[in-house]
Amino acid sequence: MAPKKNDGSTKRIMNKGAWTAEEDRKLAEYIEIHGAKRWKTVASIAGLNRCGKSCRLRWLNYLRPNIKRGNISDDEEDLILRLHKLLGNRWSLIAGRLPGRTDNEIKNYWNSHLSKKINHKEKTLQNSRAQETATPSQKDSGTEGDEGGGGKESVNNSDVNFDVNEFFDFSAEGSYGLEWVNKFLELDEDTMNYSEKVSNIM
DNA sequence: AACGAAGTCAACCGCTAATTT
DNA sequence: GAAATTAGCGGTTGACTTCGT
Repeated sequence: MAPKKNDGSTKRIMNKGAWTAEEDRKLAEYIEIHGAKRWKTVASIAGLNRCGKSCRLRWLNYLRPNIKRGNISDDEEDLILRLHKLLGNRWSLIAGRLPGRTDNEIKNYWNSHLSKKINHKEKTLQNSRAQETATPSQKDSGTEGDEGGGGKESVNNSDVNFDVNEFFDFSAEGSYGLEWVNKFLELDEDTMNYSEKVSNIM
């Protein structure tokens, strides 16, 4: 990327760290009037000594209307697990399918809760597999599933590659409903591979 | 009760992609 | 078409809380 220009020779010291109620109020007020865009100017005009990025993050993760906080339900958890299996660490995409949830929240939830659960699950699975090694089972090429575990990317783990973006058609607004998820989950009956899923859903 | 370890989560950072000038 | 600016993403950090000893 182009080297960042530091406009103005005098470097302003920006506020960092936790937001105060007063800052929240200013930001929310400003956005209500002017909308959520041009974050750099939001920060200065709203009288917030914060960088635009920080304002954006605060708005998206906490101040935005219809944000759900905490209490991730079992259904949501299940959905996150499945979507992560499918998409990997694409938190914003996953969040986009969970109304009211933010990418940051899901990422945190994954890192603190789910990744451990999965590790544990994998370990027990490995143990049971180890005991079964006596039986020369069918080749386990595609079976990994690799619940995302520690592994960075699980998107391409399967034998089938497909364009996730195309699959989800992210350009389509209003697809936040969960119908597509239900379709997907219905189809997620183990052996069916992704290309089959795609053609079924399309 | 005190203290250290582990867990949680809000916020920051560095980067790329997209958009504007 | 190039440069500058803005938006957005995922990874990481660090302050705070909870738990175990």
